[in-house]
Amino acid sequence: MNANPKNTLLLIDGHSLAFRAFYALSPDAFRAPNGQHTNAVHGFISMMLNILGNEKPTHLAVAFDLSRASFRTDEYPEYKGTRGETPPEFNGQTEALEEALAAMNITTLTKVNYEADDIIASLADQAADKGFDVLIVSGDRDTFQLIRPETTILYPVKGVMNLARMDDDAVFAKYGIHAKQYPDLAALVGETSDNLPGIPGVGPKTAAKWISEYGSLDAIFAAADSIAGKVGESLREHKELAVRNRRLNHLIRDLDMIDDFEKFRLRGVDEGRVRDVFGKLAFRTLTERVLKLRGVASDSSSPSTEVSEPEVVLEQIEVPSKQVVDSVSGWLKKQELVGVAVSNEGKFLFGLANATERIETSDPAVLEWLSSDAKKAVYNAKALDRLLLDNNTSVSGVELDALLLCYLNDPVRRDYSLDTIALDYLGFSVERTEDDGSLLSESAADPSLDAFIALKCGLTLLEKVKAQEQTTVYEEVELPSSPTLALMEHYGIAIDQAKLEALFESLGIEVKQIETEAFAIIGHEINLSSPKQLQTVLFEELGMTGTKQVKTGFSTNAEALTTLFEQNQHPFLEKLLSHREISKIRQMVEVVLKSVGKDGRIHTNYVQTGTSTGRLSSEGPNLQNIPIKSERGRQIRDAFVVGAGFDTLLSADYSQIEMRIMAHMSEDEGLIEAFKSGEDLHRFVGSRIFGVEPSEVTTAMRSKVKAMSYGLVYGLSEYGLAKQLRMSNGEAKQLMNDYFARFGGVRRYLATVVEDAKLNGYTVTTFGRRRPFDDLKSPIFQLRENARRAALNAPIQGTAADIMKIAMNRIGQKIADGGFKSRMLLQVHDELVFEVATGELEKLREMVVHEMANVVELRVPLEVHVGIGKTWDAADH
DNA sequence: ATTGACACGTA
DNA sequence: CGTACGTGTCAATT
Repeated sequence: MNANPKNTLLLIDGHSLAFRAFYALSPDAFRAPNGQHTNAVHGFISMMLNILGNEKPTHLAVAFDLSRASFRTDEYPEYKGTRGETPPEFNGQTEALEEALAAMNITTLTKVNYEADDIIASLADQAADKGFDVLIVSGDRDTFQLIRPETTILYPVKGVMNLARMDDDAVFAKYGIHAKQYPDLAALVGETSDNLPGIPGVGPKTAAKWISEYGSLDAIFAAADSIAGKVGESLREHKELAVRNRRLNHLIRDLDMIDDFEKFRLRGVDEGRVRDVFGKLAFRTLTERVLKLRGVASDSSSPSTEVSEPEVVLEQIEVPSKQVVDSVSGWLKKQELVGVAVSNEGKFLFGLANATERIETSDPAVLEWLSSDAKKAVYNAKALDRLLLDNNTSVSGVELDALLLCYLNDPVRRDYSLDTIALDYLGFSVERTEDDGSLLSESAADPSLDAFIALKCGLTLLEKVKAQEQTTVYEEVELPSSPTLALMEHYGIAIDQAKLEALFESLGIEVKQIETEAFAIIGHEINLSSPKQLQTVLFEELGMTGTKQVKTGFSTNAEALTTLFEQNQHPFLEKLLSHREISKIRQMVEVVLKSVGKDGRIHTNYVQTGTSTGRLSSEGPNLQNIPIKSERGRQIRDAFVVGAGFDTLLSADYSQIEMRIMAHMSEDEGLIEAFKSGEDLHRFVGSRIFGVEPSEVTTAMRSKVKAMSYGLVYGLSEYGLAKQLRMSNGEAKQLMNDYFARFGGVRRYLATVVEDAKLNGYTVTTFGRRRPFDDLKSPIFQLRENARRAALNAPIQGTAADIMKIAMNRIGQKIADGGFKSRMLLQVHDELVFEVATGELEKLREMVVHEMANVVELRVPLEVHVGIGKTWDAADH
């Protein structure tokens, strides 16, 4: 019929888009010479031009509501009643917008008593019937009912950054129902932004379930009596709400608006008129964009039909001279960085021209700026850097990281999300959903806002960190750790997948076998990994008496099971214990396997704010708890291998770093001597305590001493020590007394730590890292004791963490500067794992040991052990 | 679907 | 009744 490409009609809900633009851009940043605010107009036009550039429609019309009143408010006066007053800055912008649209030869439509959505509904259907493809830009989900093969809704997902293409498949993916069923769902759920309450207790999930089960709202009503439970009751009781909602959200599709769609065809603009109107509004860059994109009508000079993507030019950033630092925030979409946002202290001057621009990271100017030393503020530098590294670039020059500053300020808080920080430290309540997501909250991703908040928070928190004398930890430890860690995550570690798969397979067979044997013993099948079912079998059916009480009854943990087995030798316990061990390992193998990336390597995420002491944590997967102690578990480590192109793995770990820090901080002469003597620590300490020669310290003595020494670092009590060593309380007390008699400095130090913490309200590491404690004076014994033990441990564990981070940063620097091809891959608290390039083994080993051992000068030497091997297991030996 | 309890791996 | 974590399962919550 028509060989030309199909005609595409773009229909825009004018107020919807204008309001989004209004809230996306600061009104103060956009004013006409006459004082009129123009942010909504500017944003609207900019967004519209983007859509025109991307979608290349042939026809366009913009529909506006005439007023708030319509046939819907006649029927239900409260309709949209929750909408507040129009902000004064918005006044006059609709008129200005209509004038600007007119200058661009764009048709605007209104109809008394109807809303813009009704106009759009009618035009969309009529155009689609005539063979048009139709695109509708609207923030009102009611328009989803207009979707058909020819008609797609462009729904602003967040801020104004992103339009989701909603077709029937997209609606189904999001809500689990078809587009034409959407009004039924909305009727049930309600729409708070329209002041239309739904059926109480019914959310999108329930509504979707009903709709897919019964087909329609009417069918649901017909079946209402058979719907059980509280929601069924609620449905029967509040049915009328849904009936009313459905009537109101039905869009009118048969308004007679137009006879000839050719009126909407996009043609060139009248350059003079555009310059005139845009000049009044003080739009400079927009004028050029319009003329370039739309072309100029043939009756004016210099016609042009060229259509090009909007340009992004760094120079367009308006940077006030007083500006200290720009803030940058990555814009994530489907795990890929598609843009960055820039802000300065005053405003969301982002996107280089304005908030509606999309900045492609392939833009060389942006990339250059990111990797330059230009000062930047961010939230979570490591995440941004990792993302950029994964895309072959990087970020540099970060001076403020709001996340890290917040962490140093309050390392025990559990929510570090940007919005929460903003609320806590700035009093900003960040509102990210424009039309109240009563159906489903949209995932928020407005980088301009993030960048702005990050900078504000960063500046505020930096002052706090300075006041706390944590500047050194911030600048010398945490901030430099971000790029180091980002690089390690980016590299990942190679995995022998075949080996793991085989292991998984054989462990599965073993588990099955043990299960069968266990079931045979007790005569029936149970879920061996259900503590509850185990309690029934052990403590009821088999009549055992548990040793340890937990909230749900007797504990079934390994320790309790072992004790029980010693008592009664029941064969089921044996089976149970080996089932536990093997199924746990199997489960870990599965986790590791599932997290292998496309490159055959595992890229963990190190959480820099993961602990209250300053250590890192690792997730996705956790590579800091890969088994090493049991022979079986070690097989997992054997599947962590050196990658292609490298010679070997190298593992370097601090030997007894926490005890050494204890010796340093306590200044205990005996302990210091122990480390200086070169003698085995526990043997040395044992000889002092038991009054024998080091060579005469037995294995039993040594292990007691070892437990004691490590226990002290964790705030061990004599009761705990007795339990650990399975001795009487009296013996434990004697052991502790003997210990402190010889190493009195340790007791003195530990007492001081708690006293200082009580006095100051926080503990502090040698590098100044603080951890607050406020339960040390609690009247509740349990709380007080917990705090006391944690306070005892915090400076020691924290100092060790600081030392390790500094070592990593220096090593990372040496690798970068010193021409190493070898790479640092993993950190496990006191261990670093490297992938060694050909010919670099000795040089790397020497450098790593030197850097690790010389982070600080303590009263005792820092000893570093190194292992080499093709696998992590081999390197650990 | 989310939450708490339990269990267990590491330093 | 020793510190610091992450992650799986089950079972009970909406």
